[in-house]
Amino acid sequence: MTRPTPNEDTTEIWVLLNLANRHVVGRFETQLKRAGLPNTRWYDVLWALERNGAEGARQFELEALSLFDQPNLSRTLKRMVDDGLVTQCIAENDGRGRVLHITDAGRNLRARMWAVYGGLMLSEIEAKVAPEHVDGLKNGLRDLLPEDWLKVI
Amino acid sequence: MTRPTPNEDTTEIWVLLNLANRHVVGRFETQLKRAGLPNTRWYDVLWALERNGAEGARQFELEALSLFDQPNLSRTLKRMVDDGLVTQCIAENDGRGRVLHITDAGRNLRARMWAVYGGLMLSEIEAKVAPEHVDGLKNGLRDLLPEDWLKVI
DNA sequence: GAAAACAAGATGCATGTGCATGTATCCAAA
DNA sequence: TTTGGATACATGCACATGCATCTTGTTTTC
Repeated sequence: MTRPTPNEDTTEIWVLLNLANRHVVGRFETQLKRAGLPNTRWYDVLWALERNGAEGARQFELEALSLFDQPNLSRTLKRMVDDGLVTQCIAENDGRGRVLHITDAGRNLRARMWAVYGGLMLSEIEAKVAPEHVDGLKNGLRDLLPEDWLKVI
Repeated sequence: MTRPTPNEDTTEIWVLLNLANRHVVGRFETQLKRAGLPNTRWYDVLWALERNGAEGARQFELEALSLFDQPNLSRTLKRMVDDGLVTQCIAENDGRGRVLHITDAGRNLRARMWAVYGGLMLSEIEAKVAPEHVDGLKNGLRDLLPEDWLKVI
């Protein structure tokens, strides 16, 4: 072996973090696809825009919350605009940027997705995590994130 | 809103699980790439094979532990064989399957990866998760997985 | 007020991934 | 011993992703 030697707990956390994320996300994606709906990333974008209402949001604001990197978010938004879920208007005080708004079709789709998405949150998370583990899980995950990411939540 | 209504904790866990996984995995991949090394998935395969030693392992055995689905693992192993890190021999008692063994070059690469990988486990996980959150985090993540996945760990 | 530095987004390209399906081998029951 | 089904692994294809880079517009600094 070489120099760094993380302890048992650390390796276990690393392995479990990977497996748990893959498993849970996989369940979500499968069920959404099975219902003929877009994936969880799209949901996140739609929900973020719906919450912002008439104000809308800039692309770089969404980027912070979403799991997309910038080029990927750019392309995803283009697809969503093509599908009529989102509109892009040129930002008033910044000619480079665009303000994004959700459309009625977008709100409609999000609501239909929520029936599946929310149900999965109940069945895959709320029903499974033992009450006495909830705080440790939340705080432990929080510990892994850098400070500036936590402001967003 | 529609019918299912998960509570605050549930949504927080879901969001944090996604963000934490993305952030931590991202750090690992970036640092490995920066060092000119393959990604974490390759490490997992190499390590699994190294542990199995002379016995080697079948592909479907690796599949259970790894984050690959079957076709993806198949292709990855092909690349690893091409790179001389792994060998494939026809299984004695099963003409369909192949037994996989790690080569010296593979062991060598894994050791070099460990210098980065292990260091990241220390800096990104061990140094960050507060001791009082460790058990809750482990158990909470465990709760999210189906029983048969837990045998593997 | 012009030029350098910077920020918001878009795009090209190589690679990874998921899904459906294909091929070969094995097993089990008639 | 043949045949229907299951299992191990491979492959084709469409699509997503990451990374580097480009374009356009906005500050900053002298």
